[in-house]
Amino acid sequence: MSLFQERGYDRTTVEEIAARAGLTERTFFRYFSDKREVLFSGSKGLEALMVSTIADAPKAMAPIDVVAAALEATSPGFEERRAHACKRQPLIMAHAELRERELIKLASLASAMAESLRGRGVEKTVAHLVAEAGIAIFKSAFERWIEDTKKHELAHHVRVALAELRLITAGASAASSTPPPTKAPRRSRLGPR
Amino acid sequence: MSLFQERGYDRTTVEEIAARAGLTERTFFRYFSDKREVLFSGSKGLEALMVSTIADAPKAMAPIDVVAAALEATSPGFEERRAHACKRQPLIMAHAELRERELIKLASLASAMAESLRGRGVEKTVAHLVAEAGIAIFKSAFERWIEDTKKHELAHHVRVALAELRLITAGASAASSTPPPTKAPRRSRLGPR
DNA sequence: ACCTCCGATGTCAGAAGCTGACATGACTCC
DNA sequence: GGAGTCATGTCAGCTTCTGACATCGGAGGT
Repeated sequence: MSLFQERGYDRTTVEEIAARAGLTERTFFRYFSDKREVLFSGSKGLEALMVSTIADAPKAMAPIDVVAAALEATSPGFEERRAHACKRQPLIMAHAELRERELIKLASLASAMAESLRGRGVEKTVAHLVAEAGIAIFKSAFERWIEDTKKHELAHHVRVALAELRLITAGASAASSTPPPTKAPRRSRLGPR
Repeated sequence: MSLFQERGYDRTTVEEIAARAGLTERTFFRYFSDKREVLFSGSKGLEALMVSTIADAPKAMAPIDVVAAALEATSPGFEERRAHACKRQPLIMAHAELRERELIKLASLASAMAESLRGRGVEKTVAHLVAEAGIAIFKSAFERWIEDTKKHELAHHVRVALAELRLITAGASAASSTPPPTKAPRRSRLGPR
């Protein structure tokens, strides 16, 4: 991370990273399959946490709420590493190859969540759709968390994003003119001006 | 594509691709920034079509329906190239680097759609969330379209996936016990067994 | 104390992806 | 006919990543 911040991601060679760690380039590649992977080692733990949170959720809970709970469960972990996340994020956003890696990690997360949902008896296509919706919520929430000067927890932003998604999809064919949800996000204007 | 099917993606070098086209490796890289990019040249046109469909949608239409309409608008184009898509898809699924590229193309699509929605006056966070939801719908629909032995159009699967998403998010806090949507997908079991 | 095995690391050579600099050749426009 | 432009070729070189083999040091058995 320090090297990346000194010289930028693409002006840092794997050899330099390895040297800074007192190792050889070859050894680096034994620990990380990729140069990119060095920035994503935490994703396995995240996935495990979310999968087990889903598996352990109350039986009666609706799938979308189960996924939201799993997202909220990651909140403390992110809170601990807010400083690190704030350094990491601009780096990733600035480099397409890193964004690609991030996206495939999220896709893998979605698959794992879908699988865990299926273990609860959720039908396959539904499970995948719910998981993808969860990722959409996560992206939205995470972005706001990073930029949040008021330092609300990630979990808060997850709740806001879920409420927003519910408003968005609460269209004509599913439910008509129902009262707005409790704790709706402040900005709730959905249509054209 | 023929080379990839003969020898597999990673056993095909850029030099070979260029030679098959009667060109040089260097020239290949002048047309495609990447080896991967050669499989994704169509994505720009797709993006343009969806953006303009969104921009031209009726003013009163809800954002989620606008996005769904944009997805449906791509249906004829995919229908024309079903054969090509069926060769391309397993190739992409089998190679992580290609999946990554596909995901970033979808993310770019989402950004473009969000931007186009903002042009209609949709609030920023909502626009992004709707666009991401649209991508989730697209992924679900596309997967089913590829595997669909009955050869329904992509547009049909888009409608099914949207209906499914509406059922999924129609939870306690947004709408309670509303009648099911018309044309609901056959499998509508959402909760645990 | 000694040996053996194993895991972590180093060394080396090399393939493939990708880039910058410059050359060539054809075609257009004056 | 000359100048400029555009597509392509040529070449050298860097970086990422891999396979094969060597080395070293520690753990455990005798």
